[in-house]
Amino acid sequence: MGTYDMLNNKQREAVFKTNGPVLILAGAGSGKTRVLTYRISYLIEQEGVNPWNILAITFTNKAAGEMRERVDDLVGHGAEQIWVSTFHSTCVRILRRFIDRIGYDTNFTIYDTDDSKNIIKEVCKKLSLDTKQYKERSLMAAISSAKDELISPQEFLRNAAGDFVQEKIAEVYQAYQNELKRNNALDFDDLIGKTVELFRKVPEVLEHYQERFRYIMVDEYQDTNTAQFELIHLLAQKYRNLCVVGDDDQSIYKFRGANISNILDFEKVFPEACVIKLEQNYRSTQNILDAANQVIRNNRERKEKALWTDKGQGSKIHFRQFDTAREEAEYIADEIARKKRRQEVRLKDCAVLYRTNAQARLLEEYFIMQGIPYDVVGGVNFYARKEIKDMLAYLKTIDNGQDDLQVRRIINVPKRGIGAATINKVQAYADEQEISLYDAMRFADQIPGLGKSAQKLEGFVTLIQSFRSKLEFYSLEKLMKELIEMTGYVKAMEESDEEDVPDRIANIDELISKIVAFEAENEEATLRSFLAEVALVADIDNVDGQEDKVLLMTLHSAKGLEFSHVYLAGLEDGVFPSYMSIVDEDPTAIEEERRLAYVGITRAKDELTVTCARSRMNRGETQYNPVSRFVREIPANLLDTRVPGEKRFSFRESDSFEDSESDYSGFSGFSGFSGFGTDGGRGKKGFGVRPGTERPKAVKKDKTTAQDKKPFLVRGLDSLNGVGGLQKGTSGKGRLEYGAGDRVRHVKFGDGTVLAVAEEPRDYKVTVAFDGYGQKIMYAGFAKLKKI
DNA sequence: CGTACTAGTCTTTTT
DNA sequence: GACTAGTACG
Repeated sequence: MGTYDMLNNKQREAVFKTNGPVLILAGAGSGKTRVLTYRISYLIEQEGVNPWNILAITFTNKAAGEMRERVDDLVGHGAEQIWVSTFHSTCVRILRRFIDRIGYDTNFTIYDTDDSKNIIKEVCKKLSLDTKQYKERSLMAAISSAKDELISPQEFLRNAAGDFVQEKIAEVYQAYQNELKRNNALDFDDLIGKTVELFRKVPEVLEHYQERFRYIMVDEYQDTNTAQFELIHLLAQKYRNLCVVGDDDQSIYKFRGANISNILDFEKVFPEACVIKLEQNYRSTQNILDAANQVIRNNRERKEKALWTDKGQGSKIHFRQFDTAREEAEYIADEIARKKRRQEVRLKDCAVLYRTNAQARLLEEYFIMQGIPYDVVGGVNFYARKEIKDMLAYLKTIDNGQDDLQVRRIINVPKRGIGAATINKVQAYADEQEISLYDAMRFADQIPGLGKSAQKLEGFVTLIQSFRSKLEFYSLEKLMKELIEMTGYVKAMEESDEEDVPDRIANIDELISKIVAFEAENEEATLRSFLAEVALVADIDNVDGQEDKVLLMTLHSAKGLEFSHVYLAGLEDGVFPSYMSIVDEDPTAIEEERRLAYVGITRAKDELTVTCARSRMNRGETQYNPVSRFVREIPANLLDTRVPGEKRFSFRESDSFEDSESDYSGFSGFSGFSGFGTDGGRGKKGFGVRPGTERPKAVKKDKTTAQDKKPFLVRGLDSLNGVGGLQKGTSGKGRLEYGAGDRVRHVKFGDGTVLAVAEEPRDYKVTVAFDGYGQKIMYAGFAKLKKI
């Protein structure tokens, strides 16, 4: 069959090796998705494998969707029978069917991080733990990593071996687990853990799935944790047709329990494994690959490999350093706008990647100023937003009244005059009767001491009950719309004087459209299936890449994606690599960051621009950071530090890359900065000063050559007046004091005439012809235009 | 019971 | 700087 001619030798080997365990070490851009899809099609078409017997596990829903699409194109029929999904959705499907075998109800709800945190809080209160000493955050982290390692509360307690703090954590863990069970809920980690438990405790269920999944494929294998590994291991045990694809250099989820030894030691667990390396890269230019290779070779914990391409050298990697993060953002926005004007790029070919979500803010400001359409991936997950969680809490309560947490969330939202005192009385009654909070409310008239509140509770119960009865003959869309109507949720929001009401209403509208889309895509769209799907949606899943917009996202979100033009922002020691990783005594912390750098660099197909700032505002304080060690690891001959003919040139002589070495030695000379120099801070602990904090004078130099600029501290203040307050700016869509034809003043662009004002859901879009700067489209909330 | 203000924490990344 | 939890007050 000619189809397979499109593959290179190694890829073909990986496709044709269908029996027994296979480890495919697939470098970035080496066509691993292609290999997986062809492998599936080969199994079906050439080896006559029943599509029903194939399981493909991916990392995100987006990846799963793409894989299914590509398999659909390759395989004539039966493709819909293949089970392609994420670890979490796979487990949900299994548990919905069989979890009753281990004592849970099959209509369990799924808790997100926010829900879990609330439970932890409750538990701490019950155990009267001091949350100053035992931070909810670290308790959650401890419990989560225990679950990642399949450690039960009992085992945790045993391991504590008398350590008081550990024993306390074990106690919290146990209580947390009890509470989840009482609410008939599972958290993210439980989805995996309970499936493993089910397989271990109920052999016939395991057997059933072993028989079904005779061919198993796992994508992004380097990111699996111990529990996920065990799950796969159990499933594959019988037929041993397990094919895992991954790249140890792209393992970036250690904080989430990913165990890199799963990939490094695959051959120990499966001695008969066949190992195939894919090293030809089809994505990037040689310069980009060389840079990536040179950076990653500084890691010790890895399998040796070297990517190559026949794509040609390409341009050098552009490196720019700025005085402030603000100038960095401005540069990136200007640069993309410039390329767009010259028609050198489509916006959707550009992405800006950064280490932390907070960095998106400044970039957004300047993209808006330039009128460049963009999307920010991530930040607060859509389904984690307050108003969305409220709506979902209603839906969950209608679906399943067992979940006290959801009931508590909405009982007084919008305000019904039901306060803490009332809830406590109901809770006491519920505890006494051993029923759920909601069920207790149904018998409000029997609860002593409620007084007038009993009526209010009745109203709430009637509301929920009426929706329950409508459930079977209402569409989800109708249910949702009527819910908003009957609860008066949006109405109450509109009447409140909160600031971001238009945004939040837009989010609720968005939720309705998601429900509509869900019903369109699924024939049997039930409330329960909707809630289950929604719990496992990642931000990246909603990126379709069709719209012509620049994408802004964290390096983590960018894994698996590629763009012609990539901007890596904030390449500073203390930002990237993160401060945390630098001070960590474990040297592999930096290695994880380096892998992240590797992921970032290898996202670029043609042009890569790396930027950093000398000073940056971080949680209210200005930091002064040196250039990232990762930039220094890129050989100088691959970098260009200035572009001929570039209009704005903001580099001081001393900042050209060759000279910057002296900057580093200067840095490591300061007592406060030891550990940030070339020695990488090996094992040094306890220097209390964060990178650059409180030491502006030491870093700032007098040689300012760019005469169009004020010293950056002053400039920072100026800019605050101009475009500060991003959040508030977008949210409060008040009345405008100007309209078309009016003269206005802008902090940066000076005076101009308003040409048009267009109303948008969040804000007003204003077109202004500036006297000096030409025509600009901007959002009123940000632009802060003054009528003159 | 609801509100308005204050103090403390936080960020590194997310299914 | 921004968000949140906790508190004091009406």
